[in-house]
Amino acid sequence: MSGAPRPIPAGTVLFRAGDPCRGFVLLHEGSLRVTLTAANGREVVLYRVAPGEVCLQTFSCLVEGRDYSARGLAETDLLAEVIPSADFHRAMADDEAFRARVFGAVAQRFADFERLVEDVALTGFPARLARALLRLARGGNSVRATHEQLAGETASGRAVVSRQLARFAEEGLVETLRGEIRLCDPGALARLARDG
Amino acid sequence: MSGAPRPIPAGTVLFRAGDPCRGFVLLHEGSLRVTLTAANGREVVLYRVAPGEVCLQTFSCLVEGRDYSARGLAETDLLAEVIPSADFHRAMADDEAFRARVFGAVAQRFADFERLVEDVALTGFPARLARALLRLARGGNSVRATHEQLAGETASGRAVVSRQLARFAEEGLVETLRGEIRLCDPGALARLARDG
DNA sequence: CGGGCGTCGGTGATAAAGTCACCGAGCGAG
DNA sequence: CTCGCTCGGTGACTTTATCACCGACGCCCG
Repeated sequence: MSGAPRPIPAGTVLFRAGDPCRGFVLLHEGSLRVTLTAANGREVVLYRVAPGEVCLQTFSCLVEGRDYSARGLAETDLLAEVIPSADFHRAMADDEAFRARVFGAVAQRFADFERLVEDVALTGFPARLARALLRLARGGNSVRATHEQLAGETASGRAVVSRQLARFAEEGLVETLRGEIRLCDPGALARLARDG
Repeated sequence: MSGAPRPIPAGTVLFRAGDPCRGFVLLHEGSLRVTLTAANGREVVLYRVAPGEVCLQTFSCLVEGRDYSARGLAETDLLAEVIPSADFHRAMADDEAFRARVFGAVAQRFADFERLVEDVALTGFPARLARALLRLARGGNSVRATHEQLAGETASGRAVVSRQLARFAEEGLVETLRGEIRLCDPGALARLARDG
């Protein structure tokens, strides 16, 4: 398409709220976390961009000429390609496959947002936390994350997470270590995640 | 593009969660409200589709072949055009103006979702309610809505809205009538909406 | 006009969630 | 080992949400 993919080390902030937008980001490898930060410092994870996806934070910027409204952080080392605005528009016009890819990303983001809203607005905290654990475990039975990070995932406070995890541990659903949560009974967690 | 715009009376449910998707909706006139409903019956307003915009709930469906995940209700009488999937894809390929319009709608939805998440996850209830009132007043100084509806807008409960409105009334910010709220001090409300 | 009835809103009681502050435990660096 | 930092546990409190109930209003109809 254009521009060579370039490596970006984990921990890099690709963009922050208020930044002007430089180009369209297509991710080849790694995980990009997009978050929203409140005035008081609280932070929620909006979604993650996976390999093969395009970052749509960028999309809104390019289309409307707006600045970024959220923060993008490289969760792992990345391999990403930055496509200039003109090239992006041309590819959208000419390249069927590229269009399909962007559409897919848009649909995925919508689904993510809907999930997030449903979680935050309609779901009790225990189920929300169970969902976050299952999501972050990605099929495995262990999550490497601090309570602080889980608070970001659940749009809640660190103390709230600590207490709920303690309750889960009492019931034998999880085991908590420093910086890691082991899922002892993923089935029960999944049931809790579904049934509220 | 295709298909004639057709009138739809207020109150019509255009789609509900789980429905298969029939086509791509382009709105000419009126206001379409898209909501998410919980198992327990609680409902939040995700966003509204305005004239000239496309309904992106439809978008995700067509692109990914998924069913609807939310509910679409005609808030007023509508004039809408339904574009078959094939026509939609062709227009996206060929028609620059159509593409620009769809992109605009996507960007708008993203902004709406971000606002919603920010409201629900990062903002205290009084500010959230103030924002909802200002948004629904659309520059005017009166909102025609029941407390129930405002609960949907703020992703909260009816009783919570009642109490907060009573407090606003005490402070002289609003005056409450049956089915209507008068904004007596929009400036103060705006300040509250901004500063949390 | 005067009931009957459905929606709307006020309110008390209680539970859940979030906030704040503090402290001790674990871990790594020097 | 000790310093210093992050991590997590916990008590006390505030805010928000939920549940249940009831009176007020509007409307239709006899």
